[in-house]
Amino acid sequence: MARAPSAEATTLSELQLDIMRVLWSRGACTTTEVTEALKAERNLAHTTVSTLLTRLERRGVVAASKDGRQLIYRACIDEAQVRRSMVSGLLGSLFGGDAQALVAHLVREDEIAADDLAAVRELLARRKADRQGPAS
Amino acid sequence: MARAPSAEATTLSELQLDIMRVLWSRGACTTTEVTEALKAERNLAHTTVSTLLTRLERRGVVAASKDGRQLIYRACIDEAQVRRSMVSGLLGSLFGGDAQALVAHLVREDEIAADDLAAVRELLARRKADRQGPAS
DNA sequence: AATGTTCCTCTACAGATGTAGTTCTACAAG
DNA sequence: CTTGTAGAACTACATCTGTAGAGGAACATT
Repeated sequence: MARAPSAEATTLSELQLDIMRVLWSRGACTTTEVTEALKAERNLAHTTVSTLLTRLERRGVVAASKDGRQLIYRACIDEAQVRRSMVSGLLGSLFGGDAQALVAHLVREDEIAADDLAAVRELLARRKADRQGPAS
Repeated sequence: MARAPSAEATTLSELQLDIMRVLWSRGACTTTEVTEALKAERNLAHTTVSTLLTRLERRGVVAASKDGRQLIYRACIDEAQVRRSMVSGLLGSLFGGDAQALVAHLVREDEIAADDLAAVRELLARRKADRQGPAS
């Protein structure tokens, strides 16, 4: 029965993320399905994927259930949660938790144009409005 | 003589960052100085710090030079470089390289207030102006 | 000179990760 | 019933990381 359900700091490696992305987009998969889905990017042995899934299960990141003698895996945490913990981890490590500094970094490093910040503001404002009152 | 000087993807763990921060703020240090500096946060054995520094040297992240029989370590990459690679790593992994999505995430997760984005824009604009023409 | 102190170097070990082979079992096909 | 096959479970191994003890060399102190 694995361990902690989720909540705590969940940091995933690139490969682990690739696997989670398959589960997130397909809902619940067998090892074979995950292996197939990753075939293009990563040509991993079936057993490799199996090992990875088992380890993720031990950590409580995914849950397994038996369907006959096959294991069906499903994600226990969603992408948003992973983003939350990983982004706030980076924020704490590299920017002392100062999100403004991170945004400033993005602009300074040309990851994003200063003008786009306005776009983001509008985007967020609109989405918020939608949620609060999808009036007219 | 270590390996690659820098440039490539440099991802550092929390502990490695703590060590680098000491080097960044003090310039060049002996193992003992680093150990001392970290005493408060992490009470590590002198040998532990030594091992870490040796490994960082092997990776080309820091360089060592002898002063008598003591080793003086100094950083080979600056904090900005580490931020660059680690932020862009996260950006690629979790947001498909879309920095706007990351900023949107920050706002949505209350890491930063939407209004602060304007502040960042101004900040950046001012800094840019300073650099281009510190006129009056 | 003898001894203690300091600091580098080597070795060690547990846990995580990437990667995969081997074994065993149960189901399907002949 | 025999045999192939698929998939789970276990084992294996290299590398990285966190952590540190043991050994050895050089310098200071008596």
